[in-house]
Order: sequence, then structure tokens, then C-alpha cells
Amino acid sequence: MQQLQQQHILNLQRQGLVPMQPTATMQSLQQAMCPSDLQQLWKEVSGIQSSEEALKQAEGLDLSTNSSNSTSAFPKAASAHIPLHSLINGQSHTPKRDSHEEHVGSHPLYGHGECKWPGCEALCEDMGQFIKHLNNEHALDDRSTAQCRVQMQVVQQLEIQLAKESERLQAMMAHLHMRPSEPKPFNQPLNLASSGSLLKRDSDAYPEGLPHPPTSATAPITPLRQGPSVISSSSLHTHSHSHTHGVGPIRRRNSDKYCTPIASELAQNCEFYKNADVRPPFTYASLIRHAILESPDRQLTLNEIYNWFTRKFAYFRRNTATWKNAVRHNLSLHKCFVRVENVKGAVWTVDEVEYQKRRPPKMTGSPTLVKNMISGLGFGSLNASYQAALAESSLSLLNSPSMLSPPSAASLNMLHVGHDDVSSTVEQVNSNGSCSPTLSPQQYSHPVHVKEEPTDLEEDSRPVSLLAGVTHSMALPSDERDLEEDLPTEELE
DNA sequence: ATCCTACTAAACATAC
DNA sequence: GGTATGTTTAGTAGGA
Repeated sequence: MQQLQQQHILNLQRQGLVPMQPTATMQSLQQAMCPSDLQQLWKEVSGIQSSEEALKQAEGLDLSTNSSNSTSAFPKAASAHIPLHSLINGQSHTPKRDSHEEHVGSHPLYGHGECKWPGCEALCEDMGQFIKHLNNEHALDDRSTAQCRVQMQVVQQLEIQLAKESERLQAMMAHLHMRPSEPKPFNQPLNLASSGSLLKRDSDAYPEGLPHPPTSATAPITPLRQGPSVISSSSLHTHSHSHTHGVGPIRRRNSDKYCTPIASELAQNCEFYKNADVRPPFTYASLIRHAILESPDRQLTLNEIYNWFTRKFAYFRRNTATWKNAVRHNLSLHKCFVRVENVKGAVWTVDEVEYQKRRPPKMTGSPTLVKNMISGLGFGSLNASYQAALAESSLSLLNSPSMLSPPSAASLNMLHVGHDDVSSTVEQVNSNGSCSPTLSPQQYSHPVHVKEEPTDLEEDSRPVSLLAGVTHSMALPSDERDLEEDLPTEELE
């Protein structure tokens, strides 16, 4: 009996289906199951369970072999090409299709005149004989239970593998600038639906800082991001900035006004930026702000900002002199960055109001532009940045709990264009990345808690706005009324 | 053509 | 003096 089980496991291992951890596997084999467990087990193994459920289960399962890593426990190249029918128990399992067909009026464990119980292959002339065989040979006992467990593991591994292969496929498509459903021009920003982060947003089609592909201005955009790219397409448009790709200076063509929702972008692609020597498509100011807001106290020393840059972006591990100087320059230059004296030294904080103020005039007041947007999928005529902003706005609204149903929200969101800082709005909503701490809207607009009382408050409004200005519900000065007017809710209804 | 923004580079000041 | 930090200016480039 044990031999049979081991043989089965060995078969799986040979094909890379079960991690080469015989100890763990055998533990599970020897682990007895109660009959109630078996019922569930049968359901799962026999395919009654939906794929989603199986996936969920697989995700929730503590698979010791590949618990946290992003790489498969299997040899990828091999596992990707294993025919399904050969995956299960080596040779005895027929393709899923057959199983499904036979399920109707027959038995999933019976097909082609033989028992499909793993490792059995007993020939049965008809269903009656098979049932008899099933009851005799595969009754509820330790062996069957153990085999069931093994089979369950196989299924789970396959589910995991499927998810990973799907993810890989998405990444490949992203790299090749493809769209899942419809082929688009090479330059088209992609909105891939991926299994992992499906409904999170893709950031900008063309994040700031990276030159837009020639066709971007007329490229249609999906008002509602269908799904994220594993890696933002912008990062992959190397052809458009080849001379600066990854190294050297780069002129940011997109101003920060239409800035990418950096939080979501980083959340989506943090691993990418962490490892790839690709310049992040954000302005220094955006990055600095994000770094500061991401910190627990909403304040960072210069050195901590440096560390954040190097920690988050492989690109900034090089060219130290350049970007550090730029960081310092930005900190000093922009009013939105407030230096606060501390006991231990100086920390930098973000004045959200100033950050908003420095944004250029919005499109809100431009009837023509608004008209274009309303006039229907006039997205094509919009600047890509605006398109991206559009999409971001839509997404931010959709993410809002009080939002409308997607279609109406989508159409209404068209009005919400030109928010001078789409990023700020969206960032607050979408900053739920896995790599960086989640920043809720409240968190983003959370007042800065200075560790020590500032000793030298600036003469201007900075200190005041530092505390009061970071809350969106605050009373704004008259000259900032337009910011308030851009609140989605007001434009929606 | 002009203005604005972002980026880079550099000089300079200050504190440790 | 060296380094880190902070400020300011100048020049460049692209978009509006």
C-alpha cells in the first residue's frame, strides 16, 4: 500500500508536479482523514469544485514548497508544457474534457473502460463493474484517503501553477505590448487583465516623465481600466526613450500636473522598479512626496528619502550624485516640501495644499475641453495624459464606496477630467500596493505629526497648511476653491 | 514665440 | 578639511 502511494508520488515528482519534498508529502499521506473530510475531498478532487474555489483554496493553502516566493516550485519550463492529461498520475488520467463528458451520465473516475483512480487503471467492462470495483478497491480507508490527499495536492499545485503561468503570460503580453483581447498598435498602452491584481488599476498609460509614443495622442483609451499590467507599459516603451532608458538624464515630458497615480503605479510595479534599472516615470517631487507620505510619521530626513529612493528603485542606486542633487533641489525648490526642525535634526514633510496649489490650471473651467470629453469617447482627441487622467479619475471614483454602478460612473467620470492633480486623488484611493504600506485616503491626507515641535515655523502659510491643509475637508482659501470644485461628487451629480 | 515645468549641473553656505 | 545638508542660480528641453 505504501509502495503504491510512493510510486504515485514519485510519478508526480518526476513530472515536476509535486515538489520534491517527500517528507512533507508522506506526512500528509499518513495523515488520516475523517470521513467528513473525505466528502469534501471527493467534491474537490472530482471536479465539482469550481475553479475559483479551487484557486482560492490553493491560495489559502499553506504550501510549504512555495509559500511566499513568486517563482514556481516546479521547473518552469517543464511545467509549462506538461500536457494536462499526463499531469495527473502520469499516464492514467485523460484530459479534462473527457472527464467532463463522462461526468454526464457516467463517472468521473471511469473512462475508456478503465478505472481512473490514481494508480489503479483496473479494467472495467461497464459501469456496473466499475462501481463494484470502486466500492471494493477504493473504499473509504486509509489508502484511499491518502491517495485522495495526494490528488488534492496535485490539483492545488496545478491551480497554483496555472495562476503563475497566467501571470507570466500577462507579463509577456505586457512586454510585447499586446492586449489580451484585441491586438493594438505597438505603442498602444496596454490594459491587461491579470489574474493577480485584476481590478486594481493600471496606472497611466503614459506616465509622466516618459515620452509618449507617437500615436499616443490619438490612441483610444479605455475609460475604465480593464485591468492592470503587471508592469506598466510605460516602463517598457524603451523605444521611445532609448537614449535615456535606464541611464542618463531624461527629460520629463509630462509635467507633474497630469501625474501618474504614483502610489498605484508603484504598488503595481514596485518589484519591477526595485529590480529593473528603469527610471520611474514620476517627477522627483512626486516621488519625494510619496516617500514622505508613505512613512509612518509623514516625515523623512533627507537621508531617509535617499534610502527610500534606493530601496524602491534600482535606477537610483546608480547615478547617485545626479539624483540626490535633484532631490535636494526639489525639496528646497517646492514649497510643498516643508522642512521641520527636529531635535535630532531636520525632517521633511509634505504640505498637501501647496502640492495642490503648485498644480497648473485645470481643465475644469474649459467648456470646450469638457465638451469634447462628454461628446463621447472623445478620448482619442485628448492628450494621452489627459486620457490617463480620465481613466484614473474614473477608477478613483469607482473605487469610492459611494460610487455609482460602473457604467454610469464611467460616463460621469468623463466630467471629472482635468483635476489638477489626478494623481493625488487617485493615489489616495489606489495606494494599496503589496510592496508599500497601504495609504488610505485618510492616511494620505492625514496631518503630519511632527516628532518635535518645530522651532522655526516659516513665516508663510506653510505651518498652518501643514496641519490644516492636508485634509480634503478643510476650508480652503478662496484662491483654492477650484480645487474643491473638482471634487468628484460635485461633478458627478 | 512665449511661458511654464521638470531636470540637470553647479556654486555656495552652513553644520557637524 | 571632508561630508552631509540645504539654497540658489543657470541652462536645457519639451509641452501648452
